[in-house]
Amino acid sequence: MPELPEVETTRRGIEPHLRGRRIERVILRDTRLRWPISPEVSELGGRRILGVARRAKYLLWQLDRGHLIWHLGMSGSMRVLPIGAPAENHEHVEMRLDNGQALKFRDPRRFGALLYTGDDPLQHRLIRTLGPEPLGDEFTAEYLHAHCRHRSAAIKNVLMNSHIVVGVGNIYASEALFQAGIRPGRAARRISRPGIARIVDSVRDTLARAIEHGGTTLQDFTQADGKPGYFRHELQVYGNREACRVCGHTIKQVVLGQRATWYCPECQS
DNA sequence: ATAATAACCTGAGGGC
DNA sequence: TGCCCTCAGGTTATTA
Repeated sequence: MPELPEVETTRRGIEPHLRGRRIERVILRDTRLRWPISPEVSELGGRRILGVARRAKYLLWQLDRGHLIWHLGMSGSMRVLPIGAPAENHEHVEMRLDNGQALKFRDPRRFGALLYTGDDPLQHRLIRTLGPEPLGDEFTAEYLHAHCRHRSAAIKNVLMNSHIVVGVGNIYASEALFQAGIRPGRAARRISRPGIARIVDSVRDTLARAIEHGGTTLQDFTQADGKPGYFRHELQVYGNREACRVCGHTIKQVVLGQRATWYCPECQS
């Protein structure tokens, strides 16, 4: 579910409720996530939350001592609700705060993760090797061109490779390539320099617009206040079984890297 | 090094 | 109604 816009939407939603608050108690209802939640997480009562940052699709909680590293996986979401609100199904983690509110993590498929580290979270083995942020200065046409030049892989798979650029998942890869006018199955090394530049612009623009709309809700995702993300209405090709909104041609669906992929055979080459 | 594939897990929806 | 199948926003580990 959550790609960069959904994770950033979550960050913006929870951060004002968490910053400066003390954790009173941690309730672990199910520790069986992607990796088991370590027992030390249940002993974080008393720590203060100094801030919530994002790197790629990870949320990084800075505590007064140590850091939490969260990943929402495919179906994870976070909400802030008053202490005492009944636990929903698949609500695996609850963090009770010192202001009567609680942060609740729900993740039906349990592909998410919650890790604690006493060290710099950016040096964690899962994070250290990641590529640049797509909305940052490092992600330029020059950079992407260098990583595409010798690759035979489909450009969509390159965009979804977190060691090249982070945050682009299955929805926004299809959407950005539609906006760039490039077919998702094109070999990365066959794309012209101007095409690469259009892709960089489109990735940035698509992600930025999705953040403005609070992300995309297909099924599970909710913002911290329970509302869905509204970018679903802006999607051009993802999940579109009908006509291209630009030219009217029928949208094609193919499978690339084990993932459903959509494109317009008229608008994209 | 790069590329392709299986694996992790639950729920929703379609066909019969 | 119920059973069986396929598919879903991510990522890692393993294999060619």
